[in-house]
Amino acid sequence: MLKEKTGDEAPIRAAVANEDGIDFTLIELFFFAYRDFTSDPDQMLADYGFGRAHHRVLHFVNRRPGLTVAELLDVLKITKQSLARVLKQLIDTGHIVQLQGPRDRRQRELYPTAKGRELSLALSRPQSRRIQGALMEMEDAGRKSIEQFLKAMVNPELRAQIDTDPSHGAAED
Amino acid sequence: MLKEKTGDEAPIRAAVANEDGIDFTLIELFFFAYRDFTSDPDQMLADYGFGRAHHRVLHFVNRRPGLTVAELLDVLKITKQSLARVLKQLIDTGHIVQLQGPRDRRQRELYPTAKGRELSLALSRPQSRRIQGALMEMEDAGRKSIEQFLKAMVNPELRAQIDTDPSHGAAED
DNA sequence: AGAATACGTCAATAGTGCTGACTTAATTTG
DNA sequence: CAAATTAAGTCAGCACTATTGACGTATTCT
Repeated sequence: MLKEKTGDEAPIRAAVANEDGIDFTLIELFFFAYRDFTSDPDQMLADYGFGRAHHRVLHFVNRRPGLTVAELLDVLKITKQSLARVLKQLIDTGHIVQLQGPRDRRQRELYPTAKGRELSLALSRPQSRRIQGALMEMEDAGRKSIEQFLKAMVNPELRAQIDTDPSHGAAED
Repeated sequence: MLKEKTGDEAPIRAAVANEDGIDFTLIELFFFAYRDFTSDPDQMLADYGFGRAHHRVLHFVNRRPGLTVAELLDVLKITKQSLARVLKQLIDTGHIVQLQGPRDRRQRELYPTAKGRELSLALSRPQSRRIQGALMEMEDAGRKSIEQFLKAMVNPELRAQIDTDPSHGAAED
């Protein structure tokens, strides 16, 4: 036995199918759908020297103006250090401004500028167009079903936090 | 004027809403849904020292055994160099084997081993469970609507290639 | 024979994310 | 009030995925 790799290295020639009780079709479609969903803004962002992370920060700051840094970290589920570079760039380029928290002066409330608002809208426009187009191609179901499905895909603990409505307490008081 | 940053830096205090003609709600939900959708396999992959890219390669090799390297690159829409490390690791760990193409000996047909098949199934199991759960939470629509929606989210040029059915010509001839 | 193709590989770079450690300022607690 | 905690910022180092460009080798096509 010359360096046999012990394990069974025989090639399996049969394709896995949905028969294994696993919905490979939807798993695969979800991958393709999300990739193409993000491709339009990704291309635009490249012109600014930004990446997808900038889009996400910009999105949530526009959705919930007055968010604190800690709240933003909690929504994105990333670390302070990961956010730092991206947020700094968005502030330096005048897309986002920080205001000292009125109640707690340690906090920094994040707000979009007009420039930041515009970019956020521009990035979201092709995504929304894609969604509208996809909704129209469905036969039986409507927008509400998709909203229900996507929300149900999110971890249960987080569903309250992301509630469909834009008034989250961060902006209004 | 002491270092005024010229631009209008006034904070915008109003949240963007879906009224701007943009469906921010679904855009946001799609982000959260995909993040959580990938979180389960991501955690498992960490035990192997693998990342999400390994999962994707493993998935398509299991879905379309006999795929050539070029075909895989075309499906994933990444570069040869990006694939190289990931594929090499999967081969070195005995999850995937390469067979010389029967017609064109320059080609390398990719097949999963039993080990690779098992890992692929294990990674997909929690994802499929999540999807099944989400489908059940919908009121009016069914699985077919979601498949239609997701497929419609994909760039039109690519829809043929990813056709729902697992027999893609790569495996069968 | 020469061009084109399929694959592999080397090197450098970018973007996003992580951990750990440490500082500053402000608030809370005892 | 002093001490502990909290919010935010920062420095350093590392991992993963992906990029571009260049080059080598084997094979097939013209």
